[in-house]
Amino acid sequence: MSLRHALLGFLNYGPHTGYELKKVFDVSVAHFWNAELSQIYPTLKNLETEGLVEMEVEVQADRPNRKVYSITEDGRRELLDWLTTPAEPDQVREALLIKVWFGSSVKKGEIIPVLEKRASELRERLAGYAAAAGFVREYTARTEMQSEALFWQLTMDAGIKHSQAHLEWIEDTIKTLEKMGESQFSTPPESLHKMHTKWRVETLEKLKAGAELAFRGTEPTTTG
Amino acid sequence: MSLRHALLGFLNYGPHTGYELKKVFDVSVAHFWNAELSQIYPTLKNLETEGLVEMEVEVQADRPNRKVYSITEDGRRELLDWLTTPAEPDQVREALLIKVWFGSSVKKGEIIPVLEKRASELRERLAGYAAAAGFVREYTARTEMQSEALFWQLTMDAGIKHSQAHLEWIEDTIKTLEKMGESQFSTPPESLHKMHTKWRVETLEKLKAGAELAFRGTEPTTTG
DNA sequence: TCCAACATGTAACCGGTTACATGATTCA
DNA sequence: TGAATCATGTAACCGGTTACATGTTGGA
Repeated sequence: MSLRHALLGFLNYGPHTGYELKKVFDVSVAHFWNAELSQIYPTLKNLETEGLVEMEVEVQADRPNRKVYSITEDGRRELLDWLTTPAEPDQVREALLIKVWFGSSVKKGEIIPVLEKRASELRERLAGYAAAAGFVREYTARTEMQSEALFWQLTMDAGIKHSQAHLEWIEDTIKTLEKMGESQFSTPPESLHKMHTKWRVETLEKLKAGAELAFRGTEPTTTG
Repeated sequence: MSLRHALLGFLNYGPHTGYELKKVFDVSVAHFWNAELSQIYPTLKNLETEGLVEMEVEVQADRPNRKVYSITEDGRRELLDWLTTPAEPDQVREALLIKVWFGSSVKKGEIIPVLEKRASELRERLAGYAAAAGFVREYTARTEMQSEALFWQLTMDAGIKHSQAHLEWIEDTIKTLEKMGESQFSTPPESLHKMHTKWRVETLEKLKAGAELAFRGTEPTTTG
């Protein structure tokens, strides 16, 4: 649960209400960590009962009162502690790869549009990053906020690099699939069954060692 | 929920028990889609009540009976339908990026070990991929299973490319941080507060348009 | 007139993980 | 002797999303 710590992080900049924090999330870290109001409100309440933040009510007429949260010394300690502790690798869950994995179960032409759809989404996203990056660069050049903006830039770079790599993979994959003959595809179920049985018994067994190194190797190294 | 469809995908190769399916997951798609037995069993039961799979009990002495599941025609239709429908972009959640985002809240030296830890994990992972890829190539060359293995190879390529991009970003980031002067760091809370207030009001407002394009642009295009 | 913004929340659900329960067999 | 494999499950929890509830103000 990093939402707690993300909230502490923003409150370390200064006091905010839950509503404000949602907006801050949306224009800053939303590309790698979304947060809903319905989750922010109870989380702030929890942080308060734990003594990591303090709340002050600002009475308002004709509107619900604002509940302004500030970080406490305990909260600041907790935040700095968390920030300097290595993060557990957040595990991947990519439905697209499942579709590719079972690509041999459908006709050749049918998996490519799925990839092309994702490719066009990624191109849009990269264009958006480019626009946002322009703003950041422009602003940083004219203010004394280089440090803050640098870290912002760094997380955007991560998003860009990730999107680019993903896009390249999709483009390569489409090319590979297009080069392939139609022959191996739409194998009738019975033969697929036989193939798989053999595949399972022979290949999977042999691959276990390599796979374990690749897929499990980093898991035990995780840290809170 | 792609677990349903992943299970259908493997059952389309041939009948399996839940226990077997877990093992198949572990040596094949675990690098991008983990599955626990405690989730597989009830999911299979659900698929059965929906008529997408059928179950046959194999009585065993001294062991719990094996429940062997097979895909039905309805299940096969559902699978092929899902496979050829574009995937919703599974949204990113990277705790490491939160730590980097708030990197200006800690002393310069303190965020680098966090990055280095992740870097070494990624190098391990890449070594594992290399080993597994070797096995796949070797085996594919000697069997008639090129098609199946190709799709396997493709998902591994995705993992490799992703890991490489992530690693490169980390290495670049470490270099950038090391090049920076100590000056901007450990800004005392009060000044940070002022900085952030200004930053929030001016920068965040201006960035909104760009950010929205980048971070929200692809969301409405999602499809189940 | 209608929608967005302000401002707070609760409740139901959902996919997934961790822990718990049972118990024989085989191999080191 | 003790761990791993075979084989099935349940229950509690957890982080997060979606839907629901309320009500004003100000601008297009």
